[in-house]
Order: sequence, then C-alpha cells, then structure tokens
Amino acid sequence: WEEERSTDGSKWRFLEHKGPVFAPPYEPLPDKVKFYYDKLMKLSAPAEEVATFFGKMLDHEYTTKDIFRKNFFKDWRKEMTSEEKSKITDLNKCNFSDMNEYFKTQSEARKQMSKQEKQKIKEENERLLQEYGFCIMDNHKERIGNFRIEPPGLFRGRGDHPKMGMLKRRIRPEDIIINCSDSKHPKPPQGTKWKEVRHDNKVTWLASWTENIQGSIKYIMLNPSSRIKGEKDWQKYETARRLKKCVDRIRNQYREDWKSKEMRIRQRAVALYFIDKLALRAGNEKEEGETADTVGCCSLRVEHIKLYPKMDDQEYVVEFDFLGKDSIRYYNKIPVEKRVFKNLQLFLENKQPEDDLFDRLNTSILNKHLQELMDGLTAKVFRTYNASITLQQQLKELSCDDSIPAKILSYNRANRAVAILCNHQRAPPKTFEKSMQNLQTKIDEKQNQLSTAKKQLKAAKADHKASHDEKSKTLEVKRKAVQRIEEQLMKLQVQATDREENKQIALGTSKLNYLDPRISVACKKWSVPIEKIYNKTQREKFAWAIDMAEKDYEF
DNA sequence: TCTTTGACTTAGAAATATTTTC
DNA sequence: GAAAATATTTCTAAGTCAAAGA
Repeated sequence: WEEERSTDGSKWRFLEHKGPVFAPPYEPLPDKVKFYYDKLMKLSAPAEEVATFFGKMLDHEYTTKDIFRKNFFKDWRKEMTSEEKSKITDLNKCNFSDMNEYFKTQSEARKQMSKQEKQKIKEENERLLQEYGFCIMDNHKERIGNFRIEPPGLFRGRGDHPKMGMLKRRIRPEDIIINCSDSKHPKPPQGTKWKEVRHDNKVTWLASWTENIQGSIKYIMLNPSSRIKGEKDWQKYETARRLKKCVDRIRNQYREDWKSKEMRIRQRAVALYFIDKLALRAGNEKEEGETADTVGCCSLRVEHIKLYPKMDDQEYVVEFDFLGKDSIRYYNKIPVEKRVFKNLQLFLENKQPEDDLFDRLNTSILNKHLQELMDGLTAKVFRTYNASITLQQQLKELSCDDSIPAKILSYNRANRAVAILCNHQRAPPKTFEKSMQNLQTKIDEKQNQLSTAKKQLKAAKADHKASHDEKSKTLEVKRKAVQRIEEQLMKLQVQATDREENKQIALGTSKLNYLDPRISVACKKWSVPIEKIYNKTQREKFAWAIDMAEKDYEF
C-alpha cells in the first residue's frame, strides 16, 4: 500500500467495476411436480416461485414456527392471482411435499454428476468470478467480497424475529445504485437501467440497494484482502494498542466514578466496568417489535441480572442471563467488587423487571465519554483490546520444547479462552456425537495396540535375557514400536480433548475479528509456521500483518 | 437535543470443497 | 472410488457508531 492516504476523508481516487451479478430468473417447475390444496392445483408463476421458497425449507424448523408461517402466508398471498387468493386461504391445507421431494432429488442429482459436468460448472463459476469478481481501485486490481446480489427468498431472522418468513423480494437493476469513478460506469443488463450512478469517493462501496424487510441498505464491498479493508483492520488494532497504554488510567477513573454523587456517572462507570471486564457489547437501543429482543450492556434490563450477596463461598455475585447479538445467550455468574454490587442494588430500586438497568445511560453518552478519555476510543475497542491481550498473555506460557502439534494445541487453547471471553458460541455440529464416538473407538483400538506391543516387548526382553545375545535387534524394534504407539495415542487423546472443549465454542470469529494477527505471526519465534495457524484466505486477509510483524512483535 | 440514516464490522449457519476412511 | 468426515467458503443478518436530519 502506498503510504499516507488523503486527509480529506476520500477513500479512493479511481474506481472501476463491472457491476453486480443478478440472481438467475425463476425457472417454473416441471409439470410433474404437483402442488395440492385439498386437490391438485396449478399455481401461477409468481405464486409458484414463492411457494418453492417454502417448499425447499420444509425440513427446517423455521416452517413449524407460527410467526414464520403467518408472515410467509401473508406475503405469499400478495403474489397470488385473485383466483388463487380466493381458493388458498389456509396454509395448513397446502401440501408442498412433492416440491420438497423434487428439490431433494435435484440436489442429489447434482451430487451424482460426473466429473466433467462438475468441472464445467466450476469453470463457469470461475469465468463469472474473473469477469465480475474484481475491480480496479486506484492502481490495484482488488477482489470484490460479494459481487452476487442476494436472491429472493424467505427472510430468516435469528432468534425470535417478528419478521421471520417474510418475502425478500427479487432485486432488479432499477433498485441498484452504482458507485464508481465518473470516467466510465458498468452497463446495466440489456433493456434495464440502474436506479442511479454516483461518484462518491468518501465511501468504499461499489453498489447498494435497499432491502425490503427492514428497509436497510445493503452494499457490495471489497474482499478482506483488499487494501481498503486491510488498512482499516490495521488501524483498529493500533487503536486497541493505544488503549493498552492508557487502560490503567481509565480503570482507575471508572473505579473513582463508582463513588460519584451523580447517578448517571455511576451508571456509566459500572457499565464501562462490565464492558471492560466481561467484554460485553455496547448495546444500542433497538426498535421494539421490528427485531428480536436482544440486548447489550447499555440496554440491559432489570430482568437480565440477579444479585446474590453471598453465593457458596463467594460474595457479591452477579448473575447475567440475557440474549445478545444473534440471540446468543449470555449466561455468567461473576463476583464483583462491593462498590459495584451496592451500585447495582441502587440502580434496581423501585424498578420493574422490564425497566432499563442503566436508565440514565445509552451508547451515545458512553461513547462520548470514552472519546474524551482517548482519541478514537469506543466501547468495542475494549473487546478488541481484551481479546488480543488475552491471546498474547496465554501464548507467553507456551513451552519451547513442545512439538509443533502441541504448540498448535496450546494456540487453540488460547484462542478458545478469547472465544469464551467474547461469548462466541455455535450450535454443536450435527455430527458431533458420532464423530466423538469414532474418535473414542480409535483411542480404544490404539490402547489395544499398545498393550499388544508392550507384551511383545516383554517377550522380547525375556528372549534376550535367555539367549544372552550381545544385542538384540528385535528388542530395539519392539521398544521403538511401543514408543511410537504411545505417541499416537497421546495425539488422539489430545485431539479428543480439544474437540470436546470446542463443542459449543466458535473460534473463527475471534480469530478473524478480534485477535491482532501480528501476535500470531510472531509465533514464528517458537518456530510455528503461519500456515499452521492461518489458512489461505486468512493469510490473504492478514497479508499486511505477515509482511509487517517480526518475531519480537508485542501487542 | 433527539431521532434516523448510512456505512461499515462482526456473526453463526449453511453450502461447498477437500481430505480421510473404508 | 464412494461415502463419510472435516475444513473452507459463502451468505447475509445483526451489530456498532458517527453524521445527517428534524
């Protein structure tokens, strides 16, 4: 990257691209695929298309949920002809199972395609990528992140989303705003027009459209490997490193503020303590009824915490139980300092469960305060800082004389500590139990092998003694075999532990978004090659860090 | 000042590709 | 060489936060 970008807020000087790739048009079902409403019924193409969205999802839990069904049916009816509308009045009487069968057969057929057919599809995708997947920004050819427009379908919100099942409409060129240099712009598909072509170099997106579920804007932007994303990422970690330099001061400050005579300052200070200690998100307020009911720090309600003056052998315990981003549950019991506890009791006085815990605070107030404490400081910087510093500390304990696989395991453990801190969870993989069993079987087999090998070694020893040979080759061989099997067994056991501990924890998010990649690059000081830590895509995203960091790098 | 909008990062699930196992 | 297991990539929803608008 060239040094020193402009100071006037412009993000680029030149931008040229081919525009987005649209979803393929709807292909009507073959006549053999039936839809029944009591009896056989042939749907109009628009109604049929929306029906297929539902038919494809029949095995999904979504289609059993009342809200999903209600929203879907309402939007589906909008696509029906008046005749269809008058006939189809009850979703429960609709039979999509033939459609569902058909799509299953189709996807099975796709799997069974010959090598050449698969190759052909691959080549076609590659051609599309080459044509639409790149742009020129300033002097570089850059990979675009999402050059395909989202196809129409049924909205799948996370958690208890009031809009789940609504129809996500098809996006046409007339919906798209193109952003590029004013020299030349992409052509819209034959016979269509763009909504607008603009030339705004204060933003980084190439195209945008307004989505119909929430009315929010969606963007086409560059891949994480691009200069514009990389520089921003680097900047993010530099801000977190600046926090490292003044975090002690800030911590002392908020501890002082716990004693403030002003309620809003106490609330701010307690909230900041949670953000720092527990890595909670800021918690913007959300429009009620438009989204799932989730919260972050500033939007915590009385019902989300419980106070225990004494719990087992601990004092001043706070129990958190709430749904955070993506409706992932945050559950934690944590002893806090007496002052924090007393403040919380005060905040709870005379409130109902559904009242805000921090009624004098919001993210805007909090971030304005943080900005005064350090330039560029916001609530999310604490997550970045605490994640990265945790990784670095955990890695310090890495032992020099471990093997590479053992070091990788330790790295994963450190990564896991961060993921736990940030509450990055996943649904246990569907095949988890099975795969655990398989691994256990392998371990058992290996143990049997080991005992056999040990017996053989013993026998060889006895032979050796009896024969009084100078040296016995078999003895050595058997000894080696035992050693080898022991190692293999160890490896399997380690793998089992690692997998078990990872059951419900997602490592990817922290690896990609919270851990300063230069810390990982510096693992070369333990002769851990970067390829063992990052796969190809990750190395592309973190190219800047791989270039920059030496083994003495300190976060 | 308060609310809304816009731009961007962060998130887990699902789809797809690759590797391993039988 | 197929099927199963695992790793990677894609997808798009759901956050954060500053700036614009009322």
